[in-house]
Amino acid sequence: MEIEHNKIAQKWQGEWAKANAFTRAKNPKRKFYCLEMFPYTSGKLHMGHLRNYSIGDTLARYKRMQGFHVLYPMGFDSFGLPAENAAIKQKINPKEWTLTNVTKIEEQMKALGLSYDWSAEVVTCRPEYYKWNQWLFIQMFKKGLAYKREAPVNWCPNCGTSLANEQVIQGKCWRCETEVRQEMLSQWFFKITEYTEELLEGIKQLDGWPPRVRVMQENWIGKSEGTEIFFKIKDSDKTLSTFTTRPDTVYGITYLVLAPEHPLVLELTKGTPYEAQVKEFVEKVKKESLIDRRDETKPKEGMFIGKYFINPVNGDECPLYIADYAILEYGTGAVMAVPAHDQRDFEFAKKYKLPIKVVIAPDAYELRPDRMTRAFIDDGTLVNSGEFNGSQNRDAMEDISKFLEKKEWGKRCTQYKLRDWLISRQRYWGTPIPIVYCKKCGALPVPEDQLPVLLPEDVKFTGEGNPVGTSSSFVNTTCPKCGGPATRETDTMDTFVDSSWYFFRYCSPKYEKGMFEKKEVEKWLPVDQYIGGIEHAILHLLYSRFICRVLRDLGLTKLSEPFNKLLSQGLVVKDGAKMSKSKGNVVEPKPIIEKYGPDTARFFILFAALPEKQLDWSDAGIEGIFRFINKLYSLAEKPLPHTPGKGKLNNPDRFMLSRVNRLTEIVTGHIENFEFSLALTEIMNFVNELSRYKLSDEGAMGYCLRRVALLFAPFIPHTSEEIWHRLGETSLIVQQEWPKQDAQWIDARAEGIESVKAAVRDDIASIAKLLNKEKLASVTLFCAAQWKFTAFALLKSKMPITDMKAVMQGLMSNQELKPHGGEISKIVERVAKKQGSVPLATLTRDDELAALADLTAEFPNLKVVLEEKSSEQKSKNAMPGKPAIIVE
RNA sequence: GCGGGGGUAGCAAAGUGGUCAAAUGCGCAGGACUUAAGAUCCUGUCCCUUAGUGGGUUCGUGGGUUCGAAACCCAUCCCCCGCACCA
Repeated sequence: MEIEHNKIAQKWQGEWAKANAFTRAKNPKRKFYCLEMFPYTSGKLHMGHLRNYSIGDTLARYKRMQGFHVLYPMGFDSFGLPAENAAIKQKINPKEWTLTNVTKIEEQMKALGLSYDWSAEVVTCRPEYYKWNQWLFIQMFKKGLAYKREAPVNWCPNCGTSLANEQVIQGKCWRCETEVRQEMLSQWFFKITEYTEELLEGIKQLDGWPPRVRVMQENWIGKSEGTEIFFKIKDSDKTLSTFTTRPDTVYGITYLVLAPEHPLVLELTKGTPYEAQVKEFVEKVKKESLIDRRDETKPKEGMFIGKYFINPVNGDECPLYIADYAILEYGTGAVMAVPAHDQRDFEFAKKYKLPIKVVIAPDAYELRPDRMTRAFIDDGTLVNSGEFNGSQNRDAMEDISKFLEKKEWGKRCTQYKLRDWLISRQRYWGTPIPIVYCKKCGALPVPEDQLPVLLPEDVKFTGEGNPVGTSSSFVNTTCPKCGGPATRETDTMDTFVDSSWYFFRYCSPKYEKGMFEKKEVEKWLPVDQYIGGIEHAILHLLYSRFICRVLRDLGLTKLSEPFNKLLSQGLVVKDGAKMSKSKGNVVEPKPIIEKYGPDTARFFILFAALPEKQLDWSDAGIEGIFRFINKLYSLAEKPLPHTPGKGKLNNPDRFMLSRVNRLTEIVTGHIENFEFSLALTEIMNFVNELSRYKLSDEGAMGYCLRRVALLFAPFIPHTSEEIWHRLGETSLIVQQEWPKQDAQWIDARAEGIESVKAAVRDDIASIAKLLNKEKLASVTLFCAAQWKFTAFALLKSKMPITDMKAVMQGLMSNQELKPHGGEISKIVERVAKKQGSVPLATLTRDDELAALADLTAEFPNLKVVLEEKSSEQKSKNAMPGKPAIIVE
């Protein structure tokens, strides 16, 4: 029978909608907030999205069945450059383009049967959303957390806008991969550095986050503790400050390096013979791209600028250099150079023939500057270091810092890599920054009752400059303070501002009195499980952590960390390579869903790899899953009773009832651990067994299949729902409770008997095969009196006796050891202790006979011969748990 | 260089002290069904050998711990990801 997967899917999607099955509860008791990173509205969903949402939907459905009140919302990150580019290229309004795409994506999500609460939908480009971006901006402005500053910023010439540091990946624009330039511009920043230490400390509490994401954030914040040291410049009243993490090497300074852009450079060289040359060098370095400049393999370049400084600790006079390897943004933009103990300084000193002075001596050999081929960076004993001679350099770090502080030559300080978040974008499709410039009154925030500042519609998209500026009706306004003529800020906000608090908005999506309703947020947040790609490890996740703290300090929430658990889903690849248009290995989800239905697609994507791991897309693999789902349908074609028959169940029935209950525990465990692929494998195995065993009792079959449907329900909801109903149920499976192992059906004896039978049956079958006969004329089971079935059966049911048996075998096989009974019992004891005590179920002799009796029914010519006395040879054969078989 | 994660059969991917020659899916081979193909079902799929069986060699490589190691420890090689002239 042909299964019409998509028709079935649509049918149940309709039923779920009718039953309003996924709307969030008004008053959640056991709440669960399941969140996926909302998509950018490019119009098409790709495999990564499909994976992301399959994981989240499965979890949301599972939690719902477990009785949690689930908030599982979806929205759209809908501001951003692609919309504007489409406008320029295709002459479409960005708004139109975006909203059309929203509709398209919604349709695709609905076709997948994702169980979102659509009533909570958030679309960031709508004024009712971005109004609150503006409101937030104004609050931050008032607190000094949003400010405008002239600074060297990252400029993407292709996107025509500035970028935050986080959005520059290896010197290139995160969106278009164009090389980023440095430009001096006046821009708006969010003062994320106000929260640096807190954001860093907070990472320690995030134990529900993947380690790599935590490490990436730590690295990005880049804390280093060290010492600032001040140097007097000879023949000048200027003082230079440098940052170092190695104060123990301060006696080894032989020169000092300034970043070429350092403000002191031009000042110090002004009117000196070096001026022209220095200017030339500075210009040259400025022209180099950041990528070139940060290339470690490139030889370091620099020059002497004609000045000397005095090392306060020993009075040494040393030359002042500028060099491309010093970077203005890090530390103080000046480096104290200790060539003997720093590799970069060493290379530079060699190139420019600067002296090398050893101040840390290795324990094992003597370090001679003229023979050094590289810097000595290990630990050792201080030499040439005045009063600190002889101390270990590790100790000296602390002592010298204290010494410098006492003398006021330096002070200990902490340095971070994290810079303030540049949020100005010189583009149209974003939230207008709500600032007005008045010649008299300066930069003023738009009064809150005038929000939102709407994006102008009368703009021209020329592809050059910021379109916002082309709307004179927008730009020209009046000063909110003096009423005089004023102009509006034309920059818009980084879209990452939108996405840094959208998950708050979901809790009260239509709230008009604020960003969100405090009461609702208290009910739902923090997000219990967040799921998304690793690409946001720093960007979105760091910004959200920051904004959450800002909201906390504005008194809007009590929360510091918004995301309790985070899952970074792995990449979807094809043939071992990332899907990309240039490689031509892109698989679109849409045709897959049209061909196989949503459940097959979801099943495959959850089955093929653990959520965190890379997933290799396989067209053959999805065929396999499709076959499996069809097989599942073929098992449940007619209504079956939901409980096993009242009469005597035969052993296979009892066995499968026991299996399905054990399976329930196993599957639950796997879901809890996010091992979806393993959960699915286990259910598949069971279904395959179920199709092989012909259960005699319809009730037992009905019970097993219902359980399978329930266990599958979070993964393949449409199929499960259909099967549930085909079996005769009338309620919706999405509203069922998640099943629990029912102890009354656990039957170790039945399991043992089936194991014995399976083993013997296998043997008989293989003998038949070998003899090339369909049925054997006569098979005799030749059994020793002392069977080992017990051990064997338990082997199959994961009892600790397994270990004991193995221990025994291990000991027996060791010829040299020949342990005594005492030793064995010790080991057995140890194993038992480790495993915890589990009651042993044993098969009696009668059980074993029952197993063989079952088999004689299957094989009419089977004879069971019982040997009362076991001889050595025979017990050897019988030893692993199987009786000997004799064929006549 | 630093940090994170890995290396398991033809492929993908489980397994983290003893049911392990190792789940599951794909692929491959054989069989059943069929006029045939497809679909479906069954069986097999490291090597040698056997009627059952037994033996050998395997989980990157080399050592070690253990009665017993794919799993634990040490060393080593390789791969992927992130950061990086960070002073």
